[in-house]
Amino acid sequence: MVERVVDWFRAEARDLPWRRSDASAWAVMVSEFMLQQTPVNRVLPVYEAWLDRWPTPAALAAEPVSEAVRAWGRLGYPRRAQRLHAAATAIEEAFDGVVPDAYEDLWALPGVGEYTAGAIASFAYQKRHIVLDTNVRRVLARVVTGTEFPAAATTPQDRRIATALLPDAAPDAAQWAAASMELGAVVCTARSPRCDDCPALKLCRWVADGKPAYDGPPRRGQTYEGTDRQARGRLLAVLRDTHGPVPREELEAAWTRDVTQRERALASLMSDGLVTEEEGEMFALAH
DNA sequence: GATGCGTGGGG
DNA sequence: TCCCCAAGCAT
Repeated sequence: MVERVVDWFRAEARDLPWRRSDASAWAVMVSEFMLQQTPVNRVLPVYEAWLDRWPTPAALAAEPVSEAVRAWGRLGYPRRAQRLHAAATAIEEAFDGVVPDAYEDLWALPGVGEYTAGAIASFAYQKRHIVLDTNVRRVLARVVTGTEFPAAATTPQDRRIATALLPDAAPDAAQWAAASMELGAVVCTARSPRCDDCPALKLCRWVADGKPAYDGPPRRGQTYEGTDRQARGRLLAVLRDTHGPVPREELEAAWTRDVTQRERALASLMSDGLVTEEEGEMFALAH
């Protein structure tokens, strides 16, 4: 399976900027943060602008976190921008400005978890790690386990399967990580997989079993309209698009349907360190 | 382990 | 239209 998928990848891989040979480890790291829950096509323009402005961790660390949150724009989950800034600061202080290559060092950085640590070590440094994102877990669920969808979160079984498949040579392992993710992203997709184009079609257990319908626990839907999350987004958008502090009334105008909810959202944004209150009932992105 | 956390595109 | 979901992390 590994060889077939890697061969397919060599022929069909999308030309993405963070995959080019001149992409720095920092560039890979920036892409990984942005791609956490945001699609590639929306990441691309922000990624380019970000690296143009902050080509190194030191460059980002030298500016206030508010600038990072502003530059993040509408990618969503702005705490990722905050964590990327914090990670850049940690890299500057603890690693002399060089993105670490050790998995444990990476995992210890703000905003870097199991997946992202493996991804950076693998893609930036060609090291040998299992890299389990939603794409890879779906590919393994179908091809190996024979189920349409993986579990909600990474399981010990996922890790066992991925470890068993991992090529011995580090460069091969890194290539396989990229290839298996790509397969899940463009062929073995969640909604309507393009099995006719799949290099693993002949060894896919899910296909061999007749593509049985998913019968696991209901997958968590994300409600959004009218949630605190949406309220937070509206409030933060006002601060992002304004340079300098904003009077409370202007912020309040961004969410009028539920005052209690608005106040809760504002309090949580301040609690998260994304927003600060300044003198005279004025609010701004936290520095 | 379940929940909260943004936003917008595509089927 | 509405619903699903997109390279997760922290708590």
